[in-house]
Order: sequence, then structure tokens, then C-alpha cells
Amino acid sequence: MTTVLVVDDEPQILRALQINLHAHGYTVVPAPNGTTALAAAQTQAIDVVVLDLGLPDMDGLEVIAGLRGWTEVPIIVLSARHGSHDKVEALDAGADDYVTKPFGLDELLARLRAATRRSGAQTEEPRVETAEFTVDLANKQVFRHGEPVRMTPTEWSVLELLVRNPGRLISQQQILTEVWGPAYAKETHYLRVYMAQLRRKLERDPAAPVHLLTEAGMGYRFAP
Amino acid sequence: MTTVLVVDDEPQILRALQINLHAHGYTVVPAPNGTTALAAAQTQAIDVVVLDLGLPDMDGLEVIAGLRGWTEVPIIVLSARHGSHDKVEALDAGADDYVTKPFGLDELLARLRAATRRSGAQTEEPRVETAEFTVDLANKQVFRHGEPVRMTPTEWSVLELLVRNPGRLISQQQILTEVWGPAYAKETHYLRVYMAQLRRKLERDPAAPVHLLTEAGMGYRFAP
DNA sequence: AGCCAGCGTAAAGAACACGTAAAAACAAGC
DNA sequence: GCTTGTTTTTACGTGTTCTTTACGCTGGCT
Repeated sequence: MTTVLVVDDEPQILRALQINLHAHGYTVVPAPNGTTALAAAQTQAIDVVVLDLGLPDMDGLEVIAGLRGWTEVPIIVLSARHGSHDKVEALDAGADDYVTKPFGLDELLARLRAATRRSGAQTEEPRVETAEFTVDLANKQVFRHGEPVRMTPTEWSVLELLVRNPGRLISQQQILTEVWGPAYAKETHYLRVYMAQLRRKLERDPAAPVHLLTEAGMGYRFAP
Repeated sequence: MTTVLVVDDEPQILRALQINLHAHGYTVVPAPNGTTALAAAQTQAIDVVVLDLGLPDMDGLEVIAGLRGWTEVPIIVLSARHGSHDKVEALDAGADDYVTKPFGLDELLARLRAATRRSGAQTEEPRVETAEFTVDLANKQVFRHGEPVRMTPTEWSVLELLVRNPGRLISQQQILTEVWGPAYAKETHYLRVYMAQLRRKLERDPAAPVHLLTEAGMGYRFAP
């Protein structure tokens, strides 16, 4: 199921999109302004964002910037302006697509499909395996030597973030903001606690980890 | 350098795009029809495709399908038709973006940037190699003879700055302000300490560096 | 030749980051 | 309202990194 965050200040349009997109199989998260949009994007798993540029509380470009600060989620911009300049600004701010009003529903649906196809193509990797354990991303399950291992929600979030970026160094800040939220960006101690728990559950020798590595002062890295 | 495959049957437009895109730093591979376009895409490394739908030899949708059969390269469609139906068809066939004529050059450039940004984020792995070591910018990892080398945060910052500007002379002030902050612009001794550490880790003979060079009185330079 | 500013190297204490265990606070289900 | 599982605190020992100090070397200049 694809979840769409729809941001529009006009209640009728918001409602119309909600109904129509839902009818076509999408889960819709509505947001009437930029603040709630950014909040919703942080608390829920959003697959694609549909954003009207004309918002009451903040500039649409700020919303794009606020999202692009931490996520690669596709953003489709809606706007009444046909001006070339507006398009350029929105796309350069980080938007993926630009649709001018009035637009047909089928066009929006096609652009949604294009956006999710793109992002889906890069992230669809159901299973990640190591010598010691296997992570099933799709089913949110972890096996060690074939036996299922229980994970708490927080443990899973941390593990998933690392495993989805094999080999890449992930900074503490990035983990904290993605798992706990931006307000927790400095609670680096949480990470030590949870990394220890993950290692206790997944590493042969938790004191000498092979797959969940620490790079002192820099962050953590998952080595396949 | 980004390479763009431009497919258009009108020689003037093809030529105009070629000149303008080249002026903005793109390498342009021109193709007047679908057959040459598909052939060119197979033989050369293409980063993004700009495709006019009205081609003499085959339907534009066939070209999209022909490309999508084996590559994920971003495709931007140009078309004179404003009809919603055409857009839907092109996007569903696998195009990434749809621009209706007439369009401004700055809009096309913005869409090109958006397309390459997307694909560049997922596929391109910025790696810098020398005879002695390899620096993986994306994963923040350094290898020497295939073996990973640990870097402290400060060591990495200095190395990254130099490696991202291969061959260029970087002044001491520039390194100090970028890594330690403007207040440290005169702590040139820090640099000597860290350059020594980097050379000890990465150079065959740290006393006679080959890649991390000192330009006395001026700054430092990374030679690939 | 001798001076000296800039550079390279080594080593040590201070400051900071990390790992671990266990207790306290919190939430959800029955 | 109790139980159970999870998250957040607290405490402390260890390890790593940064900064500072000390000293030797080089190459240009007088």
C-alpha cells in the first residue's frame, strides 16, 4: 500500500484528492498547512508527497527544503502558476515533478505512478543476509541461524536504517533524527544502549562486532 | 560531466538544444530518430535522455519501452500535445517527466537537474582512486590495498576536502576554516599534525609523499 | 656559513565518546 | 490495578581522539 501525503490549504481540494486517491488504492495522509505536513512526514511512513505551493503558514519552497533536509521521498508540486520561473525554483529546491492547475486526475495518478515506480525501484530489497543473521525488510523479521529473533520497535528501526544502507556510514544524528525525531538529535546515549542490545542479539561476540560497526566520533556502519 | 542523449527529428531544435545544453556544461549526444537513439544508448554512457515524442521512424512510446527494457536512465519527454492522455501514456510507459512545448530553456535545465539529482543519488558512487589508496566519498570509507583504513572525524574532514578538489591547491586557511571553523584559521600547527597522520596511514613513504603534497607557504594539494 | 621561518614527527595529558549493566519510568493488555 | 515488555535514566569503567608541548629538519635568505 502506497501512502501519499497531500498538502493543500483548500479543504475542498484536499477532500477531493483524499477521496479520489483512496478510490485508486492509495492511503492518504492529509495536511492543511506546511507545519502539519512536516510533522506528519516525520511521524509516518510516507511514500510520496503531493504539495500545493500556496500555503497559509509558510512558503512551499520551505516545505520542500524541510523535507529534503532528511528524506529522499518523491515530491510532486501542484501550482496554479504557469510561470517558468516558479517551476525552476521548485525543482531546484528538491521537488521531483511539477504539475500546473488545472490538471486531470488521471494525469496526477500517472505522475504518482511514475514517482513511486522510481523510488520503489531503488529501495525494493526484501532480504539482507550476513554470515550470522538475515534481515527480512519486507516482513520486518530477523533470523539468526534460521531461528527468528524478536525485535522491539526501536531496535527494528535502528537496524532497518543501518541494513538499508549496507556499507554506508550513518551518523549518530541521522539515526537519532530518523528513529526518534529531530528533537532527540543529541541523545547519543540512546544509540549506545540500542547498539549494545542489537549486538547482544545478533553478533557472535557482542564485544567484538563484525557486522554492526562503530566508527568512533563518526557514526555506525553495517557491514554485510 | 553529465551526458544527455537528445532525441528530436527537427534539426533546428536538435541543434539549438545541443548548443544550449553544452553551454551549460552538459555533454550532448544527438539522435535524429528512434533507431539511432536506441543504438547510441547502448554504445555510450548516457546519464539522462531528452526525448521528443514525434519521431519519423517509430513511436516515442516504443523508444521509451526499448530503453526501459534494460536501463533505469531518467527519461524526459518533450511533446507539443497538451492532452492529459498523452502524458499518462508516456509516464506509464516509463518516462520520468513530461514537458509540453513551447518550454523555456531554464525549465528544461531545471528538470534535467532534478532528474540527474535523483538518479545520481542512487547509482553514482563517487570514488577517488590513487595507486596507493581509494576514497569512497559516499560511504565515508578509505581503503588501502583493498583493506579498510580507519579515519578519525578530523582526519576524514581534511582528507575529504582535499580529495574533493583533486589537483587543486587548497590554502591552509581554507582547510582550517572548513574543518575547525573560522576561529582556528591561524592554528596552522594542527594541519601539520593531521597531514602527518594522514600520510602515515595512506602514503607508502610518509616522509616523501606522492599524493598528499605540501606547497610550502601556500597550502596542500591532493594529486590523484 | 649561519640564521630562521615553516614544516614534520613524536609523545603525553585532557577532553570526549563509547560500552555495559541495571534500575526507574512508562505504556499496553488483560 | 496488576503484569509484562519496552523505553529512558543513571552510573561507571574503558577506549579513542584532540590538543598541546617539545624538538629536529629543511630550504631560502643575508
